[in-house]
Amino acid sequence: MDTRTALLDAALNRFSAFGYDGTAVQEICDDCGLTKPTLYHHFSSKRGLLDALLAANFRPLWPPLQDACTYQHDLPLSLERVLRVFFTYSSAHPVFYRFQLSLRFLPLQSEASIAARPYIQKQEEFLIQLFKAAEADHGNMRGHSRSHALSFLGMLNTYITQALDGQQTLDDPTLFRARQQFMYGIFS
Amino acid sequence: MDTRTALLDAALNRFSAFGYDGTAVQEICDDCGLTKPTLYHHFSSKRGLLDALLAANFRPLWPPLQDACTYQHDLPLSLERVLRVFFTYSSAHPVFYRFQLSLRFLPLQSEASIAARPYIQKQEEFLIQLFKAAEADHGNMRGHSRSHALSFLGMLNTYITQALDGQQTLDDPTLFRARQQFMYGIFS
DNA sequence: CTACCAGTATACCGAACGGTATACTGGGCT
DNA sequence: AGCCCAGTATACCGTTCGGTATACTGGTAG
Repeated sequence: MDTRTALLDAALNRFSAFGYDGTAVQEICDDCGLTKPTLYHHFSSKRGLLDALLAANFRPLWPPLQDACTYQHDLPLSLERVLRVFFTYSSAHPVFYRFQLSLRFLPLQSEASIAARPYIQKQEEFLIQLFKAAEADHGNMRGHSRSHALSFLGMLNTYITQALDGQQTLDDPTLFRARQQFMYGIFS
Repeated sequence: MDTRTALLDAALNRFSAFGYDGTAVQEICDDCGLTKPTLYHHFSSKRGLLDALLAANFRPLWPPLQDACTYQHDLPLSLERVLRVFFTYSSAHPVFYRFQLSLRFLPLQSEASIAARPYIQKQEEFLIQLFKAAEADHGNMRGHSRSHALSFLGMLNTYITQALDGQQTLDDPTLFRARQQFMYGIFS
């Protein structure tokens, strides 16, 4: 594994376990057997390291998420596909997903929150776009696309959080139960 | 306002805006026009300040929550009462509620997460106790009391988060919609 | 008046922080 | 061989961190 990847990997583990502010760059370097100037050779700053970490780990999420959020006049199908994307992604990258979840609820003015905001908003906007497109076929949803998108994301993350804690499996029955629960809440 | 209260108040605002690790005790003192030895006279340490903050702000939540979680063979009524407790509490203490929400998703080994764990777990245990008691009347829920409690808390916090961001009002229609959505998810 | 004590301030501590100036090293190019 | 340059290390910077030894103050009890 090359140096840059080793640093990103160590940073992810440290940030995930102790938080961004709770981690010293020295500790990340120690984990790799490297020194600080090496880290600062590859990344411009601690913030730059976080930026690179977020960009690298979110990248594989975007294509399948964009695909799943393309509305094809079948909202239940779209929600199933979105759930599958998130279930698959969080299972493949559990450590990063937990870190990303923590960033969602960070104080708004903290450095890590500011760095993560574009990535969090991008997720939300894909979902909002889906619900907005679905308004054409479901008139009663009009004007609530943002609210529905955030509720769906919230419910989805509730399931994933429990799965990350080992109290839930992200299999197909769970997926359909989650979708059904959400659809009931909307159409009733 | 006495010194101790002023420090707790300033700490809440700082912690809520910048996070526990992102806040220096010096800044809290500056906000009050006091100096560090004064803070350390009232609180044994930065961690002790956080402990006192959590104890003081959570205190008014416990009695009504305990009351609402006392099962009386009417689960929908209990859920309504729990929702009302959380809606009322989060509306009355919006800054603290947002801070408390951030603590929920903090890295598990961070100091603030460890300090907050008992209070987070206490909330969960009240809910678990309610769902466990309800199992007697709803056999199909048996063995899922913990999962249902965490899902309910997650959904509830999704609504409150949106309300704290000004995108949702925590009125009675919202409350009944939230309850209905959750009940559908359980009994179907 | 005096003795005391909770509460506050001045001045300071060692440690750790993010970040850097500089020198070294080893593989590829001419 | 001689050169170059990306990548790494040694040693260090100024700043800020959480925390404290000590002294002062103003009100209260004897």
